[in-house]
Amino acid sequence: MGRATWYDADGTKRGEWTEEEDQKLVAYIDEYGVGDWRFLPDKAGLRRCGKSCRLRWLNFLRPGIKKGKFTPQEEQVIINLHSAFGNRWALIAQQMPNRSDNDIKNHWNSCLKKRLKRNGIDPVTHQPVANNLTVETPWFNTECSTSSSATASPSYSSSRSAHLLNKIATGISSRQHCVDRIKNILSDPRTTNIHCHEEEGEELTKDHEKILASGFQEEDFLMWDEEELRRFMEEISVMEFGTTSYDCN
DNA sequence: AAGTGAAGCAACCGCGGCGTT
DNA sequence: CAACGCCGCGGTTGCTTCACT
Repeated sequence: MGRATWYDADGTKRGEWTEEEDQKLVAYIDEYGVGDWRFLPDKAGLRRCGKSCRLRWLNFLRPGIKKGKFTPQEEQVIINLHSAFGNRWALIAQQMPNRSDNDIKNHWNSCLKKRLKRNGIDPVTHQPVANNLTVETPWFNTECSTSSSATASPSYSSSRSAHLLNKIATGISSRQHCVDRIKNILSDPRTTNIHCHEEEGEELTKDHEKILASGFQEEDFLMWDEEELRRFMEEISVMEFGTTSYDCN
């Protein structure tokens, strides 16, 4: 895929990377590590700008980078993190070390955002859009967390996890603190299978496909059930929530 | 089989933050 | 403390592939 190749006025190559260029970049970084991107292209024998090399390395060539389809678990994590962080793709990518921020951003823009919209969720606020929201009732508090689940619609239920994270984030005083807590949550296999082995991931994907084949909608995977939400709450031990949306700035 | 629009993805562009001078 | 340059991030573009008519 990628873009057609062309050259800048100064002879810098643009567009799609060739295998030979990839090899040169990998060989150089293997030997010398990632250093000053400005001078790296020259030293590596590439007619590219440093920015382009950096992008290629981070999004495509670096070790451990995972390509291909996102699992339902990964999608759930992206949605939850997006509800807390917004479009801070680099921050979200920190919680998913085998995915690049570009990959996550692309998947969000091309797939998840549309799916949320179809489900009646505003992808910016992660709240139900006005004409799909029948009653704006508090769905959760620290004393009563189970009573409203029986009649919840899929979109309402889906938005609750987003709502939860937003409130959690509001209660957290600093950005680093926030990141650390979410890292802890995500590193717990009971909460998500994001760090599972490849085979397990494939197994989960198969399960996902089976469930879809039996009549569930893809959107159904965007929901956390009441038990998961309660566990999530217990783990992070946030006792007091503010009322405004999270903003790291 | 050909045409067309949607989806997916790699890469570029511009801006803001931050370190250095 | 202002000016400058580099890096990283987020938004956007452009190309390919796929699905549908």
